[in-house]
Amino acid sequence: MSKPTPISGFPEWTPAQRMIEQFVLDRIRNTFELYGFAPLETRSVEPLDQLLRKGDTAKEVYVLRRLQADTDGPAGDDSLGLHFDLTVPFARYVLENAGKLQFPFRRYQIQKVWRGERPQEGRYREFLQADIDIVDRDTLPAHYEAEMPLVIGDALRSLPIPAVRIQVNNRKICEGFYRGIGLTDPEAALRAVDKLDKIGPTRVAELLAETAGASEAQAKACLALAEISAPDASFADAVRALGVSDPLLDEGIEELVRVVETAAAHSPGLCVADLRIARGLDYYTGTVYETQMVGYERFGSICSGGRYDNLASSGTVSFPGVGISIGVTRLLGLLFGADELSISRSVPTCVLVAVGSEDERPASNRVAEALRSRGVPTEVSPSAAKFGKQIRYAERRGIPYVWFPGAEGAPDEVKDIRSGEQVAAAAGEWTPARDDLKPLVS
RNA sequence: GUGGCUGUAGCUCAGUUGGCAGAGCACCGGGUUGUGGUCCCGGUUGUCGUGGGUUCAAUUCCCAUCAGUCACCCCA
Repeated sequence: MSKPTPISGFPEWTPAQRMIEQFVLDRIRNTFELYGFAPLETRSVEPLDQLLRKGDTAKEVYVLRRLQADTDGPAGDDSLGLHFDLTVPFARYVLENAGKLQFPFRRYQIQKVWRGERPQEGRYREFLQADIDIVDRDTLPAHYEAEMPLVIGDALRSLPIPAVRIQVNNRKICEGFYRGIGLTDPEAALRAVDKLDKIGPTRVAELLAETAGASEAQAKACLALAEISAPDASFADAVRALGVSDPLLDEGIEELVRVVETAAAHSPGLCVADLRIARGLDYYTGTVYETQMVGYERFGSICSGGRYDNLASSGTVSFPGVGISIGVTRLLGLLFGADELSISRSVPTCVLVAVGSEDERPASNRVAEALRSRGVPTEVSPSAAKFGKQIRYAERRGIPYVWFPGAEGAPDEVKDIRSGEQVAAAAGEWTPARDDLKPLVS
């Protein structure tokens, strides 16, 4: 039997890393619930035609197939694929359950998703997303577009990670502007402009000419728009100064002003209007978000989303929504790689109860039981080795306390192995320092 | 999916113009008749990513494959 090897793009963390991940998920979930989002989990698979309904994500989708499936039999319409985000399944769920839901409906969803892309650092084929969305029936008030960044700002600020900056744009601004200057292929123009950071204005101008059929003057105007960035409503003046007029453009400006001003009022410095942000997914129709960590811009976006008006609709009813999603696995992978996240111990254990001899193990077990009953994570030493070795067992794992049951009626003692301080203690009363009860993530 | 770079001990890396596989750290044992961390002494790390090929002989050369990473594509 040969040694098992990793599978490309399917990361597996160490227990210490998993504890960090669970810590992060707890904090995110807590923030989502603080804002009143209800929990939801959807199945891992969707009918293939649902998944492929939007965009050319086809090549990324993993298809589900039974090993013994009859390859000649009917497969077509009912074949299943693993979902590649949480928005499309959510839209499907809303349509399917509209009758049982109250609108506006706010939900969060933290689940694995799968994409068949070539992996590299911070990019995986199986990864966790933490997603919030709000959908309403027929119309969705614009103020929800301003609420999204506030939730995310609180969630990410509750984590021991670098500060974040949410970059916001509005598709209506781009599309209205492009229409206003006479460009016919706004999608192509968006894709070109999105590369501004990576390839610079000269190449973007060339790309605009090649792929979007832009004239020199049109390309110049697109670049001028894309270069606008401001932490407040002043971006609107800069856009108007470009002298393009279009009703959709005005609508977009109005909506983006509202997002930026709301963010500035509640959370100064969190959001910036950045008119180069485009987002790949084509179902976004209004506000779009991307999120960078300050000082770690090279990591790219760790959280993104936007408003979609047409994702969930059947017949005459439609459910416009807005959502945003934290790339938890990406975030962790990048920060692990940069050695920017650590935890104080590799196990949950707070106290190791020493065992004097195997005859005395029952006494140690009773101590552990008493501590656990009061919420102190406790394990009993694996063997009655020399105390030095038992202490080392704890030290290797970062367990802060070792408990020595008193022999022959003597009081028990507990030792903080970091300071070496050892004091008499009773298992029914002693409590560890607050910070020591659980592993500390930093 | 396309192309480039990389793969030797748990970790960081040497090395072999093809001839029995190394260092530091970590780990284990002892010095220390049971309270660790310092120090001293000793020990083990290993299908040299995997599978083929060439060769008397391959960790070394060749091919394939897997994994990691970078760029493209796309995106969390």
